[in-house]
Amino acid sequence: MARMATTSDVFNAVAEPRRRLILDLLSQGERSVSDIARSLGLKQPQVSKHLRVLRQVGLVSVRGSGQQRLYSLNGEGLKPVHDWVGRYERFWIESLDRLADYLDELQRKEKSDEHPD
Amino acid sequence: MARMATTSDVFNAVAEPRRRLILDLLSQGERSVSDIARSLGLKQPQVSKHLRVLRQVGLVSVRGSGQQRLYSLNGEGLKPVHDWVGRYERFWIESLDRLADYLDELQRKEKSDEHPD
DNA sequence: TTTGCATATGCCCATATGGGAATGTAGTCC
DNA sequence: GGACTACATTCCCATATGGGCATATGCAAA
Repeated sequence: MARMATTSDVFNAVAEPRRRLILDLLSQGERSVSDIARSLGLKQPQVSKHLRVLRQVGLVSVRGSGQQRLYSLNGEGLKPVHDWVGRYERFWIESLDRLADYLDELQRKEKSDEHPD
Repeated sequence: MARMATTSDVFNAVAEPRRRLILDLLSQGERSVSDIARSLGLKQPQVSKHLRVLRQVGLVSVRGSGQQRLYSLNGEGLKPVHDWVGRYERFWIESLDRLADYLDELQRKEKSDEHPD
């Protein structure tokens, strides 16, 4: 076997820095391919390829508009990453106020786990 | 150029599922290589290789203890991932009132991580 | 249809992978 | 010293990559 495909899951798709930049850009709103290419200083084919990967893992959606294709972010797709890395928050949360917030949220989570109504 | 090295940054290191499992295991405390291999059902050389990658990006530390090598988690190394993905929280959390709904959906979505084209 | 712009795709290639198996190395105990 | 255990490393290989570049496709206007 070789390395896992970048289209296998969100973690792999997001491991590529340019794809993260594309997502960052799209978080500001819909963009065309050439827009993205210009903004990030990338060649159009590369952008199309990256967008393809992002599409395949469900991180972006496309919408045709004339001869352009407008890509938009599908932010919820990043939730698995957020959920996983969130379990490690305790390793860098130190300030007391932020810790309070953290504990508060933790408590809510536990409560809604016990009483899922 | 080819794909970016898994040792290039934390994002790439964490893209590999088994490495995430190793980190999850280490979040419970120090473990020896053979402990990890047994717990995850992996061969010892593979575990050593994965640990090497995790070491190179600073996610784990080693400590010699007799003829064993005890690996421990360096959780702060995951902060860049958390910080980046945290900027997308708004896409799945609308309000704190919906936190319960959010948690429910989170658990349901654990299964459907793949998104075909 | 023809022309032209916007995207997508195909091809080539250097590179890195992760698994298996074998081997090397280090530390312990006799 | 030798035997044994715990890890690390090396070699081989099938596979996927991402960039450059050329080209196909899609869509619209003349």
